[in-house]
Amino acid sequence: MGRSPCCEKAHTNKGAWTKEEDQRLIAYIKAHGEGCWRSLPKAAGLLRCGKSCRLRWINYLRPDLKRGNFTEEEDELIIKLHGLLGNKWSLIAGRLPGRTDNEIKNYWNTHIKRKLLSRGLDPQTHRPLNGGGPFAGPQQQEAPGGATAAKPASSGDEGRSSGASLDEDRFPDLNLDLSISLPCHSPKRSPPSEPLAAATAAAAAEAEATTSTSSYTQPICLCCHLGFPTSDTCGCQTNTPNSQSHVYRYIRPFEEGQQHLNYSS
DNA sequence: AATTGCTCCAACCGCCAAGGT
DNA sequence: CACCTTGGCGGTTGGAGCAAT
Repeated sequence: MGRSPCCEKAHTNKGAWTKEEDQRLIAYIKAHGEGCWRSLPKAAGLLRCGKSCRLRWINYLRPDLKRGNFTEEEDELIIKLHGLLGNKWSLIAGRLPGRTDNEIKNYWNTHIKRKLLSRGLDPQTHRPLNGGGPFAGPQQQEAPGGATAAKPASSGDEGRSSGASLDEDRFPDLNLDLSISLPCHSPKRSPPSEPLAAATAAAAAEAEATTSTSSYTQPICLCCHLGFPTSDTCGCQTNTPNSQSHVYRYIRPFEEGQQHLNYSS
């Protein structure tokens, strides 16, 4: 017996979303919250697959999305996190407030890959393309490593934790203390002067946590970790301290409205 | 101005894991 | 314990828009 289709495909729209569809989806989620994606399209009066609704919401309609170009710091953070996590876009996105995994994946494929290649680095292994030494280039910050073995970065998390000590040796600016603890309660390990180190360390801990059975998490403000505690994207002031729905998710009040929506009409 | 080639990104597809029964 | 449903993820693709010719 095969898998049942995620939805009835015979009577669903595909392709670009229209403004009306977006409004229906927004209105429904605003009223009922994110819930059962399978039943949402019918309930919301949308001729769409539940998956499609989810994707549209997460990647485009969510009010907490940050639009616009990636900053240089975001670039470097993505590179470091990719070296640490591989193609775990969702984990990487969890470290970049307001960015989605899809957005980061696209950005990686269109910009950062090229950037690394121009630096003479293999985008997957973060090692020199010329097959030089075991260290990835003259600038340590540009070679976060984690791929000491020539394995596909997308091959999963195995070996990540064991590679951490190597990372630490190779990249002293990275704080890779992987002990399972609460990064937000370790301010001395993540001083504002080292936002990237803090974020990557927290990412390493989270990557570790994803492969372990650790279930206790607490909210952490990425903006503070990134060194932007006073920026308008800092959510730690607005989030309820007890909110644990998404530990690392950047949240902005829904009522702030939608911005930069594109429609194919 | 028209055509061609390229870039970028929204959206789709298939697979997997978690949770429920 | 096996099966099923559902949500989530990463890889891939199609097409709109832009640049070059």
